[in-house]
Amino acid sequence: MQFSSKLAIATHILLVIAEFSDKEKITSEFISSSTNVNPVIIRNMLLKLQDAKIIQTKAGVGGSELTKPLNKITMRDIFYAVEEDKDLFKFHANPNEDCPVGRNIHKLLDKRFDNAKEVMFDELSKITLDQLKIELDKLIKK
Amino acid sequence: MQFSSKLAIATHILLVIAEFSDKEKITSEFISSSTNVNPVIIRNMLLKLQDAKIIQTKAGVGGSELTKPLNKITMRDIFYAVEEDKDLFKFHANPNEDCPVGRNIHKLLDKRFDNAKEVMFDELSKITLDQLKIELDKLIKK
DNA sequence: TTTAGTTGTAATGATAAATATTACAACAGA
DNA sequence: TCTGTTGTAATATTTATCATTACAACTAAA
Repeated sequence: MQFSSKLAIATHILLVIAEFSDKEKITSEFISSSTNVNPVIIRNMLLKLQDAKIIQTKAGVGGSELTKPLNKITMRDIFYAVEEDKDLFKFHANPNEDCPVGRNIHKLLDKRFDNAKEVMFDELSKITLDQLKIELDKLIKK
Repeated sequence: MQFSSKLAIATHILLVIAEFSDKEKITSEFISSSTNVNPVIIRNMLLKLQDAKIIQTKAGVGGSELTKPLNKITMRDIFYAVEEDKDLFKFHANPNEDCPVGRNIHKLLDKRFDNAKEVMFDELSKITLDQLKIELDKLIKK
């Protein structure tokens, strides 16, 4: 009853790239050791982040870099890069069409669920990688 | 990567009670046939709705009724009655504490995830059973 | 006080989703 | 050509969700 860890992992990945890609080659192995997530999972996420044009990865030689300025990447972008755009809440599969409630439950709830989802993603869209990196750098310096 | 169907089912249950409890005895079997969800699952949800003082159920003889006026029951209340209060987004389990990013990823994201969750539940708190029943009755009359 | 129908509850099973693992071909540069 | 890496498939493991079976406890009515 909650979202997967993909958003947290993808954000972690991008912060590692933002923080270290000028000094080191950021391989899936490197990211795997920072996140403790299997390197194949990381590679699949790197592919999705590439599809979303958030990073580019050098095949063969290896290493990933950001393709956009940090303030142009929001957590909403990251979410949609790595997760599918499903509805926020699931429904029971076969409500009884012969019952007035069963027949109308989707009509009643669909738009309201969508709305709840929308305000949540609006919040996520206000968070940029930029803000996260500034806060991270403060935490590191202490 | 989404919420379970518990909220939709629980809302369905309460609407069935609101709509029919004056005319018929609302048993778990009755609700099961309207939702097409297993009666034991329904009974467990009825228990949680009882704990939350949203309904009362007659043991032995059977039948459930609402204990509050419809405009005092929000979808936020229903959610918390039947779902656990987990975080909205999961995290990867063991980020590397020796990496500056791994060490700080929770500090960076926890409050932001909580905030996104909060605005979503604020939206759910604006939806009352009352509103749903009025809309449902309109749909039924057509 | 027995009967019938229902709830409360445990235990187990089935299904689906998330994550991990193994394996290897394709690639790029040294 | 060698080395390290990515891209990708296939499979396995783990976890969560939902369904099912079973039955004791309860309540009212016969």
